[in-house]
Formats: sequence, structure tokens, C-alpha cells
Amino acid sequence: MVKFQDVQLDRTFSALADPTRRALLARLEREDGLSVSELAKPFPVSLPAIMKHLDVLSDAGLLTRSKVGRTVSCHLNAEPMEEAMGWLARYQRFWTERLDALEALLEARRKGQD
Amino acid sequence: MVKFQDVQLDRTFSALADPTRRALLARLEREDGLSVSELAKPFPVSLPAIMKHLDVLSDAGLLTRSKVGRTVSCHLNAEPMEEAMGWLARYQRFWTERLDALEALLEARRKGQD
DNA sequence: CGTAAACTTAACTCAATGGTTAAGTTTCAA
DNA sequence: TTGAAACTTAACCATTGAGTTAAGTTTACG
Repeated sequence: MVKFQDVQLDRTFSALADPTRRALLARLEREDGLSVSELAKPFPVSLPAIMKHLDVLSDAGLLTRSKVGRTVSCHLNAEPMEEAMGWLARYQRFWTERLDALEALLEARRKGQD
Repeated sequence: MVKFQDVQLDRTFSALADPTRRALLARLEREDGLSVSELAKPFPVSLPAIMKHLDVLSDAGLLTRSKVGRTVSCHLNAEPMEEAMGWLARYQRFWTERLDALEALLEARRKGQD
């Protein structure tokens, strides 16, 4: 095997690529344990459409569900995001360097004005 | 309009959801300014397939291209990743809290053993 | 000038996504 | 026990995505 394909990272990024799914996660970040229908309510799409989004989020490991009676509670699991952050962090220098340069410039100016 | 849809974030995450595209970016992170064919060489797919990936990366603003003669140099632009990091950062507490808890536990144990 | 290198475009295929409506299933409650 | 609430499943549809091969364009060079 030449190349290890990081399927988990694929699934995480692709789950996050949809605005509806990001909104669902954002909702759970503020208020965990909402039911499927409560989660679905704000969106202008059908319940089965939301179900599919929840399936995608579950497959990516970003969501767990627990059934009590006839209602299903949804729980955020942010852990897979850690790897995504880790991947992105490698590129952080490309914008922090820029900020550092700006800060250095501003610092130099400030000193010049003393 | 009820909801602002962040098209840039959609494009960034969906560009990053493909392992070939992530590999292309990783390559440019180490060695900027590679030509299209140099970039394509390591991959087991046709040149037009790579072209399409480069188009996706360009549309997401993650790549710029500059032509000199008949060769096209590719340049990484990591800036759009900043927003993606920002979005993810909101969830960072879910794993750093866990780590903090673990560290606290280990610290407590260490003290107990003194 | 003619050919080859380095892309680029076009046309096509196939599978996956994101949505729909309609028809289940299970559980609660009057 | 009957009906409604809260999902779930199935079947379908249109669009997009990732790949292909084949043909076209532009630039360099002997």
C-alpha cells in the first residue's frame, strides 16, 4: 500500500461541507440532546431530508442518537473535528505569519512615534 | 432571508473533503510553485482529472495559478482555511475539556503518589 | 517548419447527494 | 382501543462529482 487514505478526514470534511449540517451541529453545540423533530423544525426541508443529514453526521461520528420512548435525542460528538483541526493547523503559519508581520510593522511604528 | 449561507465555508470544506485535493495542498505547503504536470505526476489518475481538482481548489480560493510560457505554476493560498479553523475552534472545548479533565486526574494521581 | 511538451476543452459515463412524497412502525394518551 | 405523534423506510428524481478518452491549443526547440 503506497498511500494511506484518511477516510475519517474525508467523512468529517464532507459532513461539514453542508450548511444545513453545520447548522444542526451549531444548534447542538448550544443545546445538546434535542430530538429529531425539534432539530428539524427551523429548516425549510422535509423531515426525511433532515434524517439523511443526521445519518451523514452519524457516519462521520459527529452525532450519536439515543431513543427514549418514541423520541430520539441527538448528541454532539465533536471529537472527529480534532483531526480536522490538526490537519488545518499545519497551514496556520500562512495566516499567522501574515498577522505576525503586521504586528511587527505596527510595533515598529509605535516605537518610531515614541 | 432567514439564514445567511456561508458559501465560502461550503466550498472550503468540500474542497478539503477529497484526499487527492488534500494531498495536492500538502505538496504545495512543502514546495510552492510546482507546475500542473509536476503536481499530477505522483497520482494514479489522468491529467484532466487533476485539472478538475485544481479547478475546485481555485474556486475555493485555496490555489492560484500563474502561467509562464507553456507551464503553469500553482501557488497555495491558505487564507480560506482560516475561516474553517475559526468554525471548528468553537468546538475545541469539547476535546480540550476532556484533555483538561484527564490532565487533572493524572496530576491528582501524581500528587497522591508523592 | 514541424514536432513534441504542457496544458486545456469537450463529451461521455457512473455513482453519490440532496431533495421529494408516500407508506410504514412504534409509542403515548385520551 | 383508537388516533395521533415521532420517527423510519422506500422509491423515485435531478444535479453534481470524479473519473475517463479523445481532440484542440499554445509555446518551445532543433
